[in-house]
Amino acid sequence: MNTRFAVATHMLAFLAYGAGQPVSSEVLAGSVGTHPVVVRRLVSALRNAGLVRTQLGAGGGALLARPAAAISLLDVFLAVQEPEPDLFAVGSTNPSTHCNLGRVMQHTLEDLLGSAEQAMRQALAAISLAQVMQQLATQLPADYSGPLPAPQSAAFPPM
Amino acid sequence: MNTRFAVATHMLAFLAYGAGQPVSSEVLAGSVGTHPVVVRRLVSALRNAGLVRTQLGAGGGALLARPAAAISLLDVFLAVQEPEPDLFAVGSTNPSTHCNLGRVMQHTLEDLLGSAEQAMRQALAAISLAQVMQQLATQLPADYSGPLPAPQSAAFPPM
DNA sequence: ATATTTGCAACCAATTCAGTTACACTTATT
DNA sequence: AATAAGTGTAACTGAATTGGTTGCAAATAT
Repeated sequence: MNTRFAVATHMLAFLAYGAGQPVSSEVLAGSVGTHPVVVRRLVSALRNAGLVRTQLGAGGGALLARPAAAISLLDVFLAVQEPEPDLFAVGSTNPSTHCNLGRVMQHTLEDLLGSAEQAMRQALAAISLAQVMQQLATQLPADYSGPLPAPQSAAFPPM
Repeated sequence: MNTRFAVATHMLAFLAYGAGQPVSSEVLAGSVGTHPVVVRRLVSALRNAGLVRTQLGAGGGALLARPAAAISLLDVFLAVQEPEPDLFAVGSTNPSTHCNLGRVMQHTLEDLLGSAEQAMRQALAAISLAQVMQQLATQLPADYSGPLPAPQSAAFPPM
């Protein structure tokens, strides 16, 4: 998979700290290390999926649309996965399926690989953004404003 | 993921019928619907992984290196996955990791996503090539040389 | 009003990937 | 020994994807 998933998760984790304060795409881009427009593209996808809200105009930005505990990594994965949510590109193998075997094989592989993909999805579904935050807390150096689930006012120390 | 995995699996399934008879890259390419060189590239990867053997010279080709029951889809996946066996590209997100958060976030995501990837691998590991063949048999139209696990002599009806 | 900020379209450069050509090397067949 | 049938591999090509960038219209707080 591409970087979108990781970047989007990073962004959401950042938002989870803001807790109510809109965060601008510029600040987000600063934390994630990319261009603000890239952030807005991602935010757009996350908004379509109902994971974040955005506020227009001055002082605007993005906020979580629901509590971090109610956002799973599968939600993020699906939100950010552009065209086809299919992990294994079986379909493009044999477009014309000129021989019988080709067509049937495609179908069979879809079935079989579907189960593998399903396993991965379930694993992703089992991880919430809140858990990511918690895990983050254990990894963060001590000088990061306390035990971690920091007061929701202060945005992340940017750099 | 790309088409390599699906194509490689298709090829292996084909070889499983040949049962001892070397199959040329041209025939394989005909069944899979691609160019012989593409097939040889894939065969090369599968050979490096110890899944197939090849015979040079006239009458040469590829054969399974072990019984179909001893080849899992995870084997195929790993064999064909070129540079990094990592499903989620976490590393390329924030190369310089200019802020503390970036670095730690990367590490955390690697941990968390690693578990999801692991789940998918286990699911793939649980499916053998023999099972693929069996599943194929149930899907194949009746006019396909009998109940299916066909006599190992006759190659697949090409088209 | 003005400054800030999202939303979005359009474009660019880099990368990846399948397909293709070309050719050296190996081996079965005659 | 000669020939035909194959693999192995490097190199090139064209299409598609992707992240970054510019530009600008619309919204909104101050």
